[in-house]
Amino acid sequence: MKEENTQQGKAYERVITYIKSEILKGDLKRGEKLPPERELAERLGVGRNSVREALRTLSLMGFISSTQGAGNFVSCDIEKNLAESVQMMMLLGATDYRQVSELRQGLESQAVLLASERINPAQLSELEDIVWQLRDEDDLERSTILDKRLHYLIGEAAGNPFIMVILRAMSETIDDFISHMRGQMMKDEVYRKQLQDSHQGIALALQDHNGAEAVRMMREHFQVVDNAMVDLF
Amino acid sequence: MKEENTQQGKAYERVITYIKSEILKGDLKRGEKLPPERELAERLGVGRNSVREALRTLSLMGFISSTQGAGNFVSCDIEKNLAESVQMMMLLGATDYRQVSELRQGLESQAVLLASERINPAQLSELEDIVWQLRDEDDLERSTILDKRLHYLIGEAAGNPFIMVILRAMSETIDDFISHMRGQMMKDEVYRKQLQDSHQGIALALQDHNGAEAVRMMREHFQVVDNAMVDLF
DNA sequence: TAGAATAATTGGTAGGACAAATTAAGCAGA
DNA sequence: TCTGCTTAATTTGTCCTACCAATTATTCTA
Repeated sequence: MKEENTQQGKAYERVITYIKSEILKGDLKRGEKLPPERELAERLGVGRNSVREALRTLSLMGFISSTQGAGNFVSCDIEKNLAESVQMMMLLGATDYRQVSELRQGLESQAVLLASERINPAQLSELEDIVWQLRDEDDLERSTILDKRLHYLIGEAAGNPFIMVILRAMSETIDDFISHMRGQMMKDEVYRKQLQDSHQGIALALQDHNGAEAVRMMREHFQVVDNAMVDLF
Repeated sequence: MKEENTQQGKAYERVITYIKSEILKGDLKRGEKLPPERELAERLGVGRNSVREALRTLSLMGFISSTQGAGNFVSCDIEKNLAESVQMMMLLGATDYRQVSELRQGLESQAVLLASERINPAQLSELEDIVWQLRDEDDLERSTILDKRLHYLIGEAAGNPFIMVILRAMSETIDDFISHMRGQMMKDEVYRKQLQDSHQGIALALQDHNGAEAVRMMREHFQVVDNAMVDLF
């Protein structure tokens, strides 16, 4: 009989709390190896099963990575987890296109504002190049790649990985939808022109390091997309 | 010997994929009960251990909820998961105050912009009341509550749960830090005055449904906080 | 000494056994 | 027939043992 099994709460929750506190205290840093599952189980007075359930959770959330035969290691690959969350949130009907677009607008506006202060000549050069290519690119697939690269570049120039992570997570989720929508928009000369203009406007504003103007153009860019969304779907 | 054990990938990953696809296909909706663990194990040809590891992961990510004796049910409580992610991301040193502040600024600016179009009279009334109370409130704890309520109210008025979820997740994580910082700032008459002014500025802009001005005041608000951050810490 | 074979370590999986909580079924009394 | 309690069945929570699979450390051999 277990005399003190009912310490409090579920066993695997205790394990998760323990490991998280270890990381918090600094006893476990990124890349470091965790104790073997069997040792953790004995040390915490729980079964290996509970330890594994906890580790599996932490693993899928991106906090640790497991390699059979080697061990469990502290990592921080949070992006996949965020992408999963966003995806499921949309699939379960807890959100819709409008909400996603508004969130993206907030993040991308902030990104372009930060980028206007921090973008370097090399990035500016590439940005200009992309806008130039986008103007003459007729192939849908390649223009989609260029478009993604443009937004990605702005995120990079913003110098905030945190914002980037969320944007990428959202992007991964709705990429199929976005690319399909891009295809529809590119068929329409008016929309295409508007997209090109807003892209160029953003690039120019960044060249001038004019944050307010860059934000204004970014919001105009989203306005175009949102209008097309209502119009085409 | 297992003839077909090596179907592909880890067993628990197969289980996760299966359940997620069931939800995606619509065969499993919110609130519905999942098959018992033993049945799932038999149906998928894996051990109950693997099923449990998968369920535990989905549980902590907020996709399902488990009740001993009853069963596992589909849910969509994504907020806890986001909060965990944000928290661990900060703890693992993958981000810092500046990044968090910039993200918050982007989200809150977007929120206040949306709120300026959607806020209703009742919310405006409460907002005015909060700003009024904040001006005369000397007790740190109560002023902290009021401050949180103010930002929460703006998020509500914005009408975008998605943005709210992320803001709340961040708020939960850094609340201790924030409140401590607030305490320091409130001791300084200059900072206190600046906070009050920016709060009032936001409220006035929202009353006028002036989005641009609201965003401007929100950014000024963050400017004050960021300056204090550099100054006091 | 270098390379290969071997052993030890460690995560991955399966299955059994029992406890604890919930739910369903059955039963007694009015 | 209906109500309320007791009992049984169901289901998650936990631990254990055993074994496979992959990696790493060790030893042996040429």
